[in-house]
Amino acid sequence: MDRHLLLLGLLRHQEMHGYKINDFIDQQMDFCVNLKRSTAYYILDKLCSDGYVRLETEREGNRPERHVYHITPEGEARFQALLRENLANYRPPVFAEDVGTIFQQQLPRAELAELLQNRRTQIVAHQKRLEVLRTKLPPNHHAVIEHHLLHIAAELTWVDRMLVTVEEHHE
Amino acid sequence: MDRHLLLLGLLRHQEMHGYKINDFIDQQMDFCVNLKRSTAYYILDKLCSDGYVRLETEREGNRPERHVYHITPEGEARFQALLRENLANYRPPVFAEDVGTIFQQQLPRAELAELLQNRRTQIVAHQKRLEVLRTKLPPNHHAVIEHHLLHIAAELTWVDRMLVTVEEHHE
DNA sequence: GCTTGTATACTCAAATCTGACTAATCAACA
DNA sequence: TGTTGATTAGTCAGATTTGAGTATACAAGC
Repeated sequence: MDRHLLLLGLLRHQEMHGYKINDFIDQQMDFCVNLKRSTAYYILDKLCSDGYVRLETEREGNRPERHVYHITPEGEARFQALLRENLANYRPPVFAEDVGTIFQQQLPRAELAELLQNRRTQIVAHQKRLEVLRTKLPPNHHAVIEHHLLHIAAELTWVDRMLVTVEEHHE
Repeated sequence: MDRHLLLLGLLRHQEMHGYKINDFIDQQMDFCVNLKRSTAYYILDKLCSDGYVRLETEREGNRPERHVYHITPEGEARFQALLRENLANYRPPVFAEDVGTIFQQQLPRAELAELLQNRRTQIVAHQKRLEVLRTKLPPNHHAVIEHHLLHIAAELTWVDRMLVTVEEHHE
């Protein structure tokens, strides 16, 4: 449902055609949502058939027809409801690395340390990337970036703890 | 793929029938993976058709037939590969609340504060739940619980910062 | 005026995921 | 012995998601 909220929120600000919506998401939101282009079209379709979005076709020059999505009054109400629901509720995220962690003792300590070091490098790289992003994205994204940076710090703390444990026993 | 890893990891430890696998996941893993019963059956099917798992039917008393899933040598190799891939790579999680955060300025400050307070309560409740779980789950789950507790702490820090910001401007 | 590349704008089949449903056995109690 | 409820063990239609593919237009260089 958060992706419905996202699309409604964007269309609420300005009507758009699918391609532009997707471009915007790829450029500004990619770091915090997971929405493939084809999925976006699917959801836009759904929002239409649910009456939250209205479709108009327009043509610019000789280019092929474009479907322009406009939000409807029902869509506005839906946006309001979804926004409140989103902000008021906590849904714990799923961490991909948890599954591997459960089985980590299956590996020799030296190899485990190496794998974790590799992951650590990726985390730091991602941290850097977000710090750069922070200077480039508009201010209404700053809270979200701070959110991610806080979680990345937590992730680093955790990996480092695991590394200490692994290397400790290695001696 | 992490759910493939999970199922292979469980079957590697002991062959099982689908119902038991699902029970185990519901009781021990529910807090860290997202795997519906019907999805588990689907994935088990897939693992079979990929040759990673072998199916045997057995019958206990007059009960209906049970499909018992055994891991194959190929499955064992697959497990080893997936485990290494899982541990060596960082994939940033998606946080549902990010979308709402982008649109938060659409709401009156007082209401926003109320919604965030509500979420805060849920976070604390979840924290308590995990602290209880920690005393109940076997030690190989402790690292995962610590992982979640660290992220929950980050989440609390973040909500509290947002609350401060909101209430500050409210005066 | 031809070719190469990029931007525009999706469509669709196949893979995956889910909630709702089915159906048999057994234990316990009335 | 009839009924109620828990346990076992899934199935399946429908919803969702994805990667790969399609098709046109315009710009720029040669």
